[in-house]
Amino acid sequence: MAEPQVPILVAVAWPYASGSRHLGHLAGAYLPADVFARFQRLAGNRVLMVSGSDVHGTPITVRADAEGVTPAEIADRYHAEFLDAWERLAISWDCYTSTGTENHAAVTHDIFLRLLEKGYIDRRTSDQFYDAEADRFLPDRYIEGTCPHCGYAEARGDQCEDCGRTLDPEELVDPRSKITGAEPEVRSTEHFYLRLSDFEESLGSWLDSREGWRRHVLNFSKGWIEEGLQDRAITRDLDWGVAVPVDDLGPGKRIYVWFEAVIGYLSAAKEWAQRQGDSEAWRDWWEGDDARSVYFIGKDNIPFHTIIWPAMLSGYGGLNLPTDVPANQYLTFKGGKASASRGVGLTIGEGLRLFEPDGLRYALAASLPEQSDTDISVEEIVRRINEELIATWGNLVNRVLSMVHARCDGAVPEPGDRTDADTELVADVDAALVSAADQIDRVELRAALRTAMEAAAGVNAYLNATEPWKLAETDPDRARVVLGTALDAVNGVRVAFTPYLPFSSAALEEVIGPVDAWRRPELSPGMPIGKPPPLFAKVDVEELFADDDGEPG
RNA sequence: GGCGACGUAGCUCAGCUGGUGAGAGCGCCCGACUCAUAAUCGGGAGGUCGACAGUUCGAAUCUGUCCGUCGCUACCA
Repeated sequence: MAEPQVPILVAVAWPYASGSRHLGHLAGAYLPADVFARFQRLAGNRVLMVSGSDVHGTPITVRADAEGVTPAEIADRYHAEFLDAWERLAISWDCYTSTGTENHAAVTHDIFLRLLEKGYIDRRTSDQFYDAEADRFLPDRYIEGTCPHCGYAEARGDQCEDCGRTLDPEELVDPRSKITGAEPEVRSTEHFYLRLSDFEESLGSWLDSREGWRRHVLNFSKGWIEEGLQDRAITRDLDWGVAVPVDDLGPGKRIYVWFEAVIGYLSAAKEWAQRQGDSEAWRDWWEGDDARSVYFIGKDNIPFHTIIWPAMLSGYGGLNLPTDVPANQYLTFKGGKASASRGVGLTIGEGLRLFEPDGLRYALAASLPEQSDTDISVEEIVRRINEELIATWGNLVNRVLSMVHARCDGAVPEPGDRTDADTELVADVDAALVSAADQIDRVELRAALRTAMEAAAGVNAYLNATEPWKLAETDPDRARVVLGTALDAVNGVRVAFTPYLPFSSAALEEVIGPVDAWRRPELSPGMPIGKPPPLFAKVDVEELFADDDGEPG
């Protein structure tokens, strides 16, 4: 477990404001980041959790063109949708912004200019397709043609959606512009390139020295290095994006989205600092030797966070490289990769319509694809909520509070004379908190949640063994001691659930007091305990499947 | 095609720096209990750890080949 007061940057993948995000995104990045951040705060560390909507990039302009609106309208629409989702899920951002801010452009320009000055960025000329009718260069996605592999007539310049193969636009048979339908011509264009190859050696040894990283993350990243790093263009012929801070290239060029999106972590930290009224406050997380930075992303984002962003950071100089990138694998829905565009799985909004937020958070946290792709379904979410969360934890809270209310004069009893078994139960709970802390700190969030559930099951077993409902008739004093012990145990177990279940945890705080650190809080004897309402509502399967078309998702 | 990950009980997964009898949750069966959201607790059945070959005294764990699934393949980010 980390020493107290460590600055921890919780950097979370920037959701792409080109459409609704789905439960795979939630389980891949936002939920694990939130659990980790909530834990670290309780553990006494200084957490800065940042992200924002990525509002640039081709899919947004493609969608805007298709709908006949501006890219900004698309970005605004989904940015608002994301904000609403975060609020309903209680994702505890310190700063959630977007890449559309002036601050972000300024930070991007600072990094760009420094890298340019230090020679890590240079200019090169390349040939690219041009639509003379529309008077603009065409990104690969804006070129359509016949796939040379399968003959599909609507293949895109980057990929054929029919056979799934990756394409180069010049491979297309009968290429045409998606904008005007005109046959594109080849023109030379000048762009800035990031000299990634300059960092091949230093990044290689940096990766070799990483410890505790997930195997697939490390292997994948090293694989990139071994294949040889290629310099990458970081500007595009676009009119939607962050402006290029030098005018050498002339108009119609923008910084390409992948280069500026990762800079968002830094610009969001700076934006947060400005809002705090101390514009230098971000430095603790980015420059401190003791600071940690943990990046929560899906596996498709690995090279950007283990290769490209570290290259940019080390080229810039003086800023901390990622401490860990615990990228998740994919959440699959009945075997298929979740994809909002292909209609596989549930969007976050759909998930929130079907389930209460804590239930959804629990089910996803218990299924996080930490080591391998994990398959989930609506039925599985229901099972997790009803058979695990409610049966073991919700019911435990309810049975203990109900008995304390009924058998202890509706108040927290005095500890009294506890037996060895009594003190052992509470000691086991305290030990579980230590284990869970260690697991969460290592970003083993499924395991930590299991630790919490096992602790809850231990309290259930204690109750079955001691049978306080019988003692209440035969030995009321002993019954009060047992129930006080069980209440103390519940009081400890809830701490382990707090990062995962913010809503029900807050409800429980109303009853037995606040959780303000990663330890079992003191209970105040005499504190009144009313008749408790259930912490969670059971999911009614009949009702769920009776919804609209009978298909829950 | 290349690269990476994965393939372990009915389901979802852990274990994989090689070594006491292969695990967990849920489901299923039996029993206990009835305070509690028909919840809980105990016990049990159930797997030749994808296939084949190899290394080793010993492999789910290492190596090779094959089969299958998923992802990436640098203009999605």
